Amino acid sequence: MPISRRERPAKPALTREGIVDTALRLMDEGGLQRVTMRRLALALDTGPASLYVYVANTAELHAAILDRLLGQVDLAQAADEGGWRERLHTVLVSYTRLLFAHPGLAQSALVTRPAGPHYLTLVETLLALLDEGGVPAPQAAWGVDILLQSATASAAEHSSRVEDTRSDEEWRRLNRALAEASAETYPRIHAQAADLVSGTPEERTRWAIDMLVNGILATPRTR
Amino acid sequence: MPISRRERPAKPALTREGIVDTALRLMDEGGLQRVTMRRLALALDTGPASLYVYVANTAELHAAILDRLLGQVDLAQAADEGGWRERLHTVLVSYTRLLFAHPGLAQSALVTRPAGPHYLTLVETLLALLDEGGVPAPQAAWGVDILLQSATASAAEHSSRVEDTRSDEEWRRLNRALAEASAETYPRIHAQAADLVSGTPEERTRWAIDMLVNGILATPRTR
DNA sequence: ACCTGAACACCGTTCAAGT
DNA sequence: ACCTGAACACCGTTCAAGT
Repeated sequence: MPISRRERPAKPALTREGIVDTALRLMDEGGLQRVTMRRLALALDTGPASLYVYVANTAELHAAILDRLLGQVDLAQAADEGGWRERLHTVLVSYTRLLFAHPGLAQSALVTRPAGPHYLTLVETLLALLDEGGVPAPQAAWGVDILLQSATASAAEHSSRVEDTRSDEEWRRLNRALAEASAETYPRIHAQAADLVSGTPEERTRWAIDMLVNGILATPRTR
Repeated sequence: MPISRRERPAKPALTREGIVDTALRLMDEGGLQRVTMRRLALALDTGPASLYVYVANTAELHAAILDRLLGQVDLAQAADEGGWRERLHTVLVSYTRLLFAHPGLAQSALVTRPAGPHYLTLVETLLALLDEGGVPAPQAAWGVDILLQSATASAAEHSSRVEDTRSDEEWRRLNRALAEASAETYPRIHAQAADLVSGTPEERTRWAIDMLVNGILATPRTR
């Protein structure tokens, strides 16, 4: 049996793309908290300092991962996907699902928004849908911001509970605090405790999108 | 000159309250990133392990700090503060300002909500105001959630730019990406670039609250 | 220009042992 | 019950030196 010329495959050259690829793989395997500069470097068979040639810092790395991921958002471009409102739902639900599936990334997206091509495409698509719905441009522009922010924040909130047990305990603690709120001090919380925590994430997301669209439609920017 | 019985003041006994107090002081001096378990312990003249008798982990500590801070929210209880809508503005703007002034805390609030008395009071107040505005209880319950989430997310986003220079660069990068978006690939972003980033944080917050209230009013929970 | 070894300056959390 | 020294298992980022 001939011995291959090189026992190990050649170490592939570092590129920004390759770094983001490996980061995505690490994240799929164990969540964003496993994607550290040091571990990423280890997976790429180099030292952490080498990564800084291609990536400015951890925040930028996270933004790059997210932008790559945003390529998977369903932009509802098919002709038979219904009216603008329904297609808006499709896009935003798809975006939300993506972030729900990748715990931790949503949180970093709130602080450092991706500025890559996929993010721009998403914004462009939402602007087009609101325009189709007759929303005046100024309030559409601010509206898109809040639509994305709301979806991102929901995912950040939820995802943390999936990712580690500790946050799940916090969640239970808040629920208990709501359920056990004294009827004298907090009469409305006491009366509406069930409403406050009702619904699946899907139901709440759907209502939130409807509500936001209604609000955007009804609120001109010049008072 | 008589030598005092003890040269140094007696080391005060550790309590949860005292720990949160000191944490708040550290945060005022240098932002949340300066409030680490180790530094906090140092400020309290003890070792980090001692804190774990009173605080389960860092997330819980942050939530406790925020709940303490929420005691300062203007609940618009004065008789002459106008109608429900205006008072809702007062409460939410006050909440937003608080988080803007304490960079970093907003971010942690999105993941671990405080479950203390001040947070419950805030929720109770918002429920009362929406009730006064004739909003049906089920959609008020979900609405309060989004009102707080939106204010918190805005603060998280903004505050990071204040806190460190790096995020400010990210912000500029996104703005440039929007401003320079190609008219062919992103026609609407190109046309609406100015709108997308226009307005002061105050103006955007005000519009967002109006928009959310309009949406909540217009969106029943049973479709 | 690209890459890296080594260092700097830190983290959160646990746990056995003390009082 | 409360407290702690010491350890465990990590971090991000920088920089001088190499190729």
